[in-house]
Amino acid sequence: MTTDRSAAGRPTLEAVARRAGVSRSTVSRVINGQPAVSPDAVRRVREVVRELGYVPNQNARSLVTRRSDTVAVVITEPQHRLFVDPYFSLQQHGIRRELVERGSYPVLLFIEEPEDYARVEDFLSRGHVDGALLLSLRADDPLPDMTDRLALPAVCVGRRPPSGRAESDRYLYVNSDNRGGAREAVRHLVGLGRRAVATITGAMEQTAAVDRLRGYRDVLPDAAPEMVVEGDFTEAGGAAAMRRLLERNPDVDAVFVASDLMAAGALRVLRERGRRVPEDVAVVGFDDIPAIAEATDPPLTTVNQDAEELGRLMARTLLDHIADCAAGEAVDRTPFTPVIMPTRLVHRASA
Amino acid sequence: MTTDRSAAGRPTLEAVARRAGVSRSTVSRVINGQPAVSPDAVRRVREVVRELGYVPNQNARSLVTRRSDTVAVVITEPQHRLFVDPYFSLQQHGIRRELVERGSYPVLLFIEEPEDYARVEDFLSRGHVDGALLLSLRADDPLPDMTDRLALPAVCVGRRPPSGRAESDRYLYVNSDNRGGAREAVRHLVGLGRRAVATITGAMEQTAAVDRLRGYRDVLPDAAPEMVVEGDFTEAGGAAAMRRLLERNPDVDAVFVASDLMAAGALRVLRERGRRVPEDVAVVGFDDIPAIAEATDPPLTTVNQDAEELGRLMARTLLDHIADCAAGEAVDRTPFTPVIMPTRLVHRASA
DNA sequence: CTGAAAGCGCTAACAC
DNA sequence: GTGTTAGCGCTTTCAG
Repeated sequence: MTTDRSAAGRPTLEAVARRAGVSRSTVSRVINGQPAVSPDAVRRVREVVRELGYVPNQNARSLVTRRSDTVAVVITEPQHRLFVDPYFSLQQHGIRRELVERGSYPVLLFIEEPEDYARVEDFLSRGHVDGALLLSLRADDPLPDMTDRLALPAVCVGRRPPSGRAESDRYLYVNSDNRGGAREAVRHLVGLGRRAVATITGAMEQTAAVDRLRGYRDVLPDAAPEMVVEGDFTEAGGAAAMRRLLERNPDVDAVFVASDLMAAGALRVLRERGRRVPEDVAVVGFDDIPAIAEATDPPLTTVNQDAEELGRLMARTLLDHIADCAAGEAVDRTPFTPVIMPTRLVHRASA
Repeated sequence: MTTDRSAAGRPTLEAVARRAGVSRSTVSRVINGQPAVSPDAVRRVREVVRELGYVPNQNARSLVTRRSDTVAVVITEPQHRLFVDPYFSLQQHGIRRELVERGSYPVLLFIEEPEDYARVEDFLSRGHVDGALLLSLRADDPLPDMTDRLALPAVCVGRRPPSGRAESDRYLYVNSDNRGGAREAVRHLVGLGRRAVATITGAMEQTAAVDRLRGYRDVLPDAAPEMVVEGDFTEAGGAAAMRRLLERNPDVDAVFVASDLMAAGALRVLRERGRRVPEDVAVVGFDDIPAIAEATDPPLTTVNQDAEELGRLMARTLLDHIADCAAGEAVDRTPFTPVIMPTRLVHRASA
């Protein structure tokens, strides 16, 4: 008895070939859209494929091609708050679109508890995916070293976390120009003639917070220590930071807040304390999340980053990298070139 | 030249075997923890495995075993809900724990736009997964038919959506006892002596909403039409529904709200309108999400469902089903037995 | 207890 | 254009 269908019950290439009266190679060529096949054969094969409901076995295929056309999107999310954030959804959307357009499929892996690292490592090591996108890494996140160890192509968002590792070609990253954006924001404030420009930073274990503070310092290298207050990227944190700022420094007349959400909190406190914005205190945020920046009173002047484009860029970088790796040794000579997405200041009413 | 490492650069079974001075079969047995291997061989193999950093190629393995030890968790819902809705997180957590304990790995697939259905179908058909968990299905969701067509074992949450399909063994579902829970809630209200018991339903395209309304009708078959107001499972929707209810029916003295979130909205409106809870109007919710039910004023009496356990149950049901399918024909005789999780009323102050 | 041999379903040279 | 021939890396009878 010949094998028309695999043990799993699904028809095989072999079955299609026999039924269509051609060889397996021909069927394979048709399936993979290779050119050198007679129109007639193409038609016959297509017909049988439909008739039998043939679907290629991805495992068999991956075994020989060494590609799964699947990439992992690993999300390290200790703070659920990032997800309420439209910024994140946009980024996800960009990733997905780019991946799908280029024939890959994203698979989401979440890290919510410490044990999840081992699980993810296990999954990644099994060859299910061609590469990984590492999102919202924390400082000293073990993920980059993991993908490195597994020799799995990976791309991170955010600046390279501080780690002893030397430049590894496997470690690529894509980032918003946090430092440049912050610089522009602070320069704008200074350009407005403000003399006491403070800043509310994000949680300093995130590189984005560090970079934004750097941008502030680039413009104001001599800012007094009390002009820098650490927030935590939440609305309440922004409010608390603003209160502290006002206590220590009643004459502050401008503040660069490292996120829109915190800026909303800061604005609330300013209003409670009777300070007019922007007359008494000018405020600039970061992110340009429309739902927040357009809804505050007054509307927030803030630094825009194109989240969707950043997502696409990450995906594109990964896919290109995967292709490079597949191409061979070339990898070792690939220069390490992080991709930085530009930001731009969006003027509204708060500064 | 012998092949010590695959083209992808990773060592193969073959390499381990040679290095350890045994056959591939023996290595395979050790890797898979099969008993009939001499302690000595086990030790040697383990050593070489570690030394070479050997990791089995899952594709090769799946090709022969026909299992990937991976299951898809398909979520028809914007991604962010997963993080906002504690019920959802708990359920996810339950699914994950059960899956992992039994050696499988969950892979998340989101359906957020219409085109995603085709993508998911593509992914599912490629043999990446052994089965699928279908979450938050809408009425007439194409997903069940899809898994059916692909002959992919699947388990849904929620009652079987209305569909022409006859009992299919591939279509299993797990559900909370929405109807029973609603019944208990309404009975409680009636037992309190309330005469005008209304209900705010969920979005009626979700079967959970339908079933909860059924439970209400079981107890109050003759309730006037204006006592039933449709909500949408959001806080704002609950508030709006409560307002409508009060307009149409100023003398309402109790309301069963089909979700805690909506109940929070309803409570807010009641407060605004100066109605005391529970003195003037008694309120019972559904879900028992601590973050909501314990935080409302007054704390919410509500129907508890064990989301985590439901998640575990789904996973268990799917895994068992997959095993059945693998075992062979037995499948056709598997009786169709939906699993219903019991619910219980949690008494707090609102009723 | 262990090894040899036979594939799983597919792609990719390489001939014709 | 199309078929033939080798495997991809692993599991699994089946002999020993």
